Amino acid sequence: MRGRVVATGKPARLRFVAGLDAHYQPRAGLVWGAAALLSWPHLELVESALACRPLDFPYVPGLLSFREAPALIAALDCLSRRPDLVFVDGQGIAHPRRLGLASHVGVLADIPAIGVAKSRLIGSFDPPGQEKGASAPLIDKGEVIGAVLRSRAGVRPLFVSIGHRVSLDAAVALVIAAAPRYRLPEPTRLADKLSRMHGA
DNA sequence: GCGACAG
DNA sequence: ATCTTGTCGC
Repeated sequence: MRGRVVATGKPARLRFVAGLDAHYQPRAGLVWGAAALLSWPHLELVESALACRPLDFPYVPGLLSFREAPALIAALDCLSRRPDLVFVDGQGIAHPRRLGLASHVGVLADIPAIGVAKSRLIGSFDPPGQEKGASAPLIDKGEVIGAVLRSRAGVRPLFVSIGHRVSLDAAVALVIAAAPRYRLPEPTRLADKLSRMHGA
């Protein structure tokens, strides 16, 4: 599937974006996928959706898509409107096979996608500056696979990478624009809130 | 052989 | 991802 990832471009028109996040419910053996639909550029929540799938695959670093992608795509399909872009909680091409969760979902759903991970899977980097918007390249095998981005001053950096049909520069700019107030971009933050409000 | 390892 | 308790800081 990695040959189907498009690593350039940006959404032609941006009216609605979505955040996708998953939540594991161990006692039920389920994964819940949450989708939060927001207006752009005002980032107001306009709709949210939840979907669950049975979980039969263990967590293995590098194989996260096999656990989460089905539930995320199901939640995305529940939205009454198809977003112009999705922010996915996980890596895009910053992955050993260049096919992390965000790229997997982007290709399968054929939608522009950005990977926004809270921590590193692979790659080396120098710490970015402390100011908002500071970034440093994430490198693996001599290749730039993403950006380590300080989305807010002084916070732990995010790991931004190309998901599908978005260039890295555009992805970084979009994440900054989507995170005016918190460390996580608003779409991912609201999807995360929605998914854990449910399990607990 | 050992450490590292999205969620 | 999940669990639990305290603690620090804005």
